[in-house]
Amino acid sequence: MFPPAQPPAPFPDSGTDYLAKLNPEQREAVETVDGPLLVLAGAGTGKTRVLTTRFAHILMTRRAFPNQVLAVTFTNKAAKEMRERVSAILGRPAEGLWLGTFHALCARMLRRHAEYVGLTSSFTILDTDDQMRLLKQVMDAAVVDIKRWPAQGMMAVIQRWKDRGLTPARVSPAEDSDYANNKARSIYEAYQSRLKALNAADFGDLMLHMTEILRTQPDVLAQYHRAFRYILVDEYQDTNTVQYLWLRLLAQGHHNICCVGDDDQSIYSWRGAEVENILRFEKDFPGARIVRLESNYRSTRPILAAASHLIAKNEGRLGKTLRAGRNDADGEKVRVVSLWDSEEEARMVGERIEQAQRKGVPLGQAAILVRAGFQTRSFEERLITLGIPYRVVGGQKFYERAEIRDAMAYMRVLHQPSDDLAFERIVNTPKRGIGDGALQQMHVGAREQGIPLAIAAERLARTEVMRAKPRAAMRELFDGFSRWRALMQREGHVVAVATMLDESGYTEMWKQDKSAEAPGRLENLKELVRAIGEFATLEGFLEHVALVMENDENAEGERVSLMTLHAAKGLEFDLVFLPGWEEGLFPHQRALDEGGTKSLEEERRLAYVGITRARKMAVISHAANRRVYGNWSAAIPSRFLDELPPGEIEREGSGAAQRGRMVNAPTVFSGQFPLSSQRPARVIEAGAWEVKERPARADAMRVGQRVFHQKFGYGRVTAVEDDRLEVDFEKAGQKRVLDRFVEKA
DNA sequence: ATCGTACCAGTTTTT
DNA sequence: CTGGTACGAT
Repeated sequence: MFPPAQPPAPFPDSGTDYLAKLNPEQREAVETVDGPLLVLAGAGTGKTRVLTTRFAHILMTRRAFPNQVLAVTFTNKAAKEMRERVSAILGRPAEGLWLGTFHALCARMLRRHAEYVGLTSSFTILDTDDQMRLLKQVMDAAVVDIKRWPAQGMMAVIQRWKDRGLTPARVSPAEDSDYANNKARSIYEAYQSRLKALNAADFGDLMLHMTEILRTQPDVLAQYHRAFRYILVDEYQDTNTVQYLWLRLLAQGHHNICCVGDDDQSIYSWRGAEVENILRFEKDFPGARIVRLESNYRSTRPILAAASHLIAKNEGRLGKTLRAGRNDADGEKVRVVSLWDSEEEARMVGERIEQAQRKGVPLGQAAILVRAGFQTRSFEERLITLGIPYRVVGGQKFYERAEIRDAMAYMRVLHQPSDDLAFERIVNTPKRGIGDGALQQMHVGAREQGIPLAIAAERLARTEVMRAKPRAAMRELFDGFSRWRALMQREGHVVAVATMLDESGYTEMWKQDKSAEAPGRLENLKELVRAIGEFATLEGFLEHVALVMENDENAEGERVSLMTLHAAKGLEFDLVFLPGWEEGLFPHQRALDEGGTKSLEEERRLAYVGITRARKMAVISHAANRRVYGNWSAAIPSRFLDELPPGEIEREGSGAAQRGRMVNAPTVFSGQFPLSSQRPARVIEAGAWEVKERPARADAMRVGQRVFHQKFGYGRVTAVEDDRLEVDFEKAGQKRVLDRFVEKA
């Protein structure tokens, strides 16, 4: 499995012209091959290019075989991109690499050494859903007041421990936080032993177990020291403590570790990332060199100035200055637009997108980046009325959808009948009349005999103990499974899965379902079956899905992108809209309440990430009134607006927003915001704005009218109430929509 | 076993 | 205003 330690084989082409494309600092980062190196790469400074070129350089100069380099990323997307780019430089497919996400690499290692942590090499990787159900069971058994101490909070505690590399044994009694009356540690312990009994690992375990093995098994560690001569790490600012420990252990061998990252783009502390890891790099790795990449090739000068000025307000950073690296770096000032309410904000953005479109900007080059998911809705509605195609990036992931998880559970049982959690998920899906009673019997049987749930169920189904109705249902299910397993032998896994989903009644369940989502779900299931075909075995597919499974929302066609700021990291667009810069929303109230300066600084980094996504134009906006949970509430402009360099931005205030200032003068605007006009104050009755002007529709909708809706397609009106319609859509089912979003068909 | 109602909470997300 | 969950009624 591991390569011999002989000199690497020669490469057909060992020219170094790939170096010529780099600027001096990038070149330094690539050529400083030996010893620890931290590459501080500002936004848009060619981080990925450096990382991939460095990888190729190591191979081209015959310092190592391809499989002697460990390259780690956070996302599968980044891993895939790196693989492709390394292949491009090498001029041939890069195979046999240790290149992947932290979790995928750990899973691969852990399959070899699973016995050290009480698992077998065929352990299953649980999704969040399974984790929660398991934890709830454990907490039930421990008699925890689940109302006072919700399982979700307990899960967060456990995950934080895992993020920090703490096995139950390593959690000190003092650490046994006051969650669940100091039962937290024992619950954690019980949860871990349940996982072990199920031969399962959750995502955190992949890192935790592997790190624990490297810590305690010197021979295993030595094995990897022999294997990896060079280590490359992407997005180092996002690493958590276990990931750091894991890297440090592996780097003890050759000390050739190169971490690339940007402390100013650290936005994931809430999921365990420790900015300190990157800030501490020189101490952690003695003799480390630091190279700064500061030439930005992405954005215009005003955009860079705005971003730099803002981020300079943060304490505790290593410090970089972005320079415009392009020749054509001059550009328009960053706009800051003040608006009356969130609807006007959506209208403004829509108009400017239309304008840009007329000027020839492709829609794929425009993006709306929001702080929180719910903000996308008003923009979606606006874009629909304008007929502008868009896509929402992120949101619910393909593999998180119920139908995909269900289908996956069927496959897991097919593959491994001992997968109790999967079995429990599907035993009564679709409804088979197996309720708590029957399930309880199975659990008891399984525990008493020490056998998997499915086996216990099968035995029970042959006895009189179980009632006739569930018994018949169970028999049918097990007959099915043995049939499908035989089918898998004969016809392959794709046919077997497709047949299983049909014969089990699962697809039928969704066909019967009249809800709006049902057709889409059936579509997703087809997509899933198609995806299985890309793998040689069901086992291979299951492993892939557990770790990967990107949502294949193939972005065909030019569309405006709508997403959260977090989801936008790493992307770039000509035209970027940054709406909702209001206190409480951005920075978010929760960040202000909970984390103090630290989390405020993280919000500021988020703002920095947002601005630096723009290549040519950034439009920041805030509204004086915003609808929150159905209620209108006043909002004051974000403090971040005051942290932008006045000379590099152009403020635009709409008349409506100025009225807003009058209405809410005492509280809403804190004076520093020069929205005021010289005109005399005009007092408008508070609440007046609630009466939305809306051109009366002469062609009012009637019940029975056939209509067309951009998003939901064709349907028939079933009820009319003012401007609200209830429509029975052919594909999407019953929906309530506003009349202006539909047209007569 | 399943359905309906009453309550509650409600950033950011990858693997 | 939503969606999800918990619990009680049928």
